Amino acid sequence: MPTGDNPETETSKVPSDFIRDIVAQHLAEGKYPQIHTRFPPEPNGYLHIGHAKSICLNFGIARDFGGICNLRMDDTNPTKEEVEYVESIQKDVQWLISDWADDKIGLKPKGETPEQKDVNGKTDFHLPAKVGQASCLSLESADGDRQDASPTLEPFYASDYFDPIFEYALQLIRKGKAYVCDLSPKDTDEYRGAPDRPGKESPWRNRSIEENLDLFQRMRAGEFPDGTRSLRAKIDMAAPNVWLRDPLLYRIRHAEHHHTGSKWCIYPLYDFAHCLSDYIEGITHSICTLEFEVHRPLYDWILESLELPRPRPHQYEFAKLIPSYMIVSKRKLIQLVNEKLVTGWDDPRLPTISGIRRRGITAQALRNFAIGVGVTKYISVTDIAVFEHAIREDLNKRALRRLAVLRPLKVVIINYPEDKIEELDATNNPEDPNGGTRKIPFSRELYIDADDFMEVPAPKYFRLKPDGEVRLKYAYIIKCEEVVKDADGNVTELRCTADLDSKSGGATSGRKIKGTIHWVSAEHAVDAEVRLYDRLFTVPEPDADGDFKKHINPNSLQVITAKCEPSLAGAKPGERYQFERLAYFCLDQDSAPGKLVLNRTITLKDAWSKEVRK
RNA sequence: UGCCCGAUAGUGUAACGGUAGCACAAGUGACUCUGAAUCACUUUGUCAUGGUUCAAAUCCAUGUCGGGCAGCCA
Repeated sequence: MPTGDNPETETSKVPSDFIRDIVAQHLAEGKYPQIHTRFPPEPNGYLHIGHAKSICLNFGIARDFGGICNLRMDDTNPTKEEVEYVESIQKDVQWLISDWADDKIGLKPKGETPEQKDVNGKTDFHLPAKVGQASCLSLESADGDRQDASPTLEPFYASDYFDPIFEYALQLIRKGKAYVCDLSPKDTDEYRGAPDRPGKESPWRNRSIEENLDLFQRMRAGEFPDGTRSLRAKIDMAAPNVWLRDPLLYRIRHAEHHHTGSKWCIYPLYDFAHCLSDYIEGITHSICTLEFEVHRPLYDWILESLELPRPRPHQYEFAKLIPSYMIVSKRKLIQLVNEKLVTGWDDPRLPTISGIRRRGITAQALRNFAIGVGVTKYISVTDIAVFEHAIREDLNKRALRRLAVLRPLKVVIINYPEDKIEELDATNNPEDPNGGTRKIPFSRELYIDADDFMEVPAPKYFRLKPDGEVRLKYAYIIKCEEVVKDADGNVTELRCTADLDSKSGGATSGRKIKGTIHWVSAEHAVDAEVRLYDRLFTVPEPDADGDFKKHINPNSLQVITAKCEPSLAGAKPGERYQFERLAYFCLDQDSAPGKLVLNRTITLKDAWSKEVRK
């Protein structure tokens, strides 16, 4: 049994923030019987670390307050959205919340759409969530042993509400609060004015209700080409908030939609669709990022104007996560992928959730980070060191220790018999008392890492040096007797003697030796392709000057062949490894039988390199 | 010259009128068969100016600085 598989590395402190304070107060006041949040990504790209914060916030609130968090595709723009993204989003959300807020996810029966009913004499649309399991979202039966607990559930889709939303638009028209406008996109822009200059009313603003109704129906029927007409809210062209200057509610788009097919040729805009989607699902707290703050009056205006019979949702905004040395903008991420600056959406250098997963970072580490950064309205850059700390903290507890040599330097133990092989005991994980041990072979010819020998040692260097002693982890203390070089003066081999009584547990094994290094038996070592990943960008704010591509780290990936202890031949996809004194690694999906491919997740902290820099 | 939002150590975040705390980072030392981990210690902070108050990071006013908003994107 592999141990250290599921250490509890979840941060235990209870998060508190201004949004949770509001939720707690609402609960105390009895304002809502149950808290209901939602996570509403647009399927136009892969989820990234910023979304992880939002997921942790929305699902975390559901978790802390006994609520539900709906997963919803905010898919109102058919020209940008794709099924590939829908699927990746489901997979990433499932992975992130699994074993944490697994049972808080609000889903719906497959194919179900809102039911129309009468509430207090008013037409109403409602689609209540069914509490599912994150595993319901699993698209692959890959794991074999995991059966789809409930294959009949799926995420919510804003596009499932196109009928009710259309109906609500009709209601707005009937109330004289919306009109069909014939202005071109360009004219609409001009009429809107500017933040410091009032707009001008559209000449089509005062059409009769009948005419508006007729025109809107004909828009839906496909009588008009894209961009020729739109449905607009009738609010106030002189409003200081530009989003209240008769914002568009519907545009004509003769386009195939990934979820609704060719049923529609008009599509509601975000502002109209989002508040109504929240209402239809019975959301209580609609949490979004700061840039939507100026949209909140419109969110409220639409729901108020409709005089809806059930309690209305309210919007709250927080500052999104911006980690240093990363790019978190869907537009720019898509650029990196399309221009092949990275290998794909799941490139381990990318801050996408799928990239993070492939890198070997666990969901728990990501969560600890995303929760730990806190929730405020202050826009800030989070030091990547905080993320790296969360990764190391988690991996330190769960990773199996292994010996592997990244840049091999041959060592021959000249006083050790040629044909002798010893099996030495090695601890799997000193952090895990039940981690157990394994055997590693020792023989006359070994590899050590080139970094662990210096012919002319730097001050305070206490690894191997000519005539110096060093301890081989789990094995003997050796002394460097001879340095062998090639014609160019490169060190090719070290000839050493071992203190044969100093084997771990042996008579002289207690001798004070400052340095301990890792090694592998040359004859028994297995080769592995090792991908050494580093930060994708060389500067803390890659896009500060608007030219992030200029700051791509040319050394963000180095591929080498490492010599690994033989037990690594049996490396498993879910396991995490620490190559002692080096870094954390995980098996990459490119591995095949007989071909090991390992990703470096993150290096160990390295006080020596810091010393060298001084 | 418009509206909205924000400002607490280097970074992020608490303190909800009553001792400015935590994490990361940085530094020093201890320990170490991982220069890791762990442990101990240390440095550094309320944007400014007024006001209210016995008492202000917190309330008020003014200012300064930073951010967002003028897609038929979300």
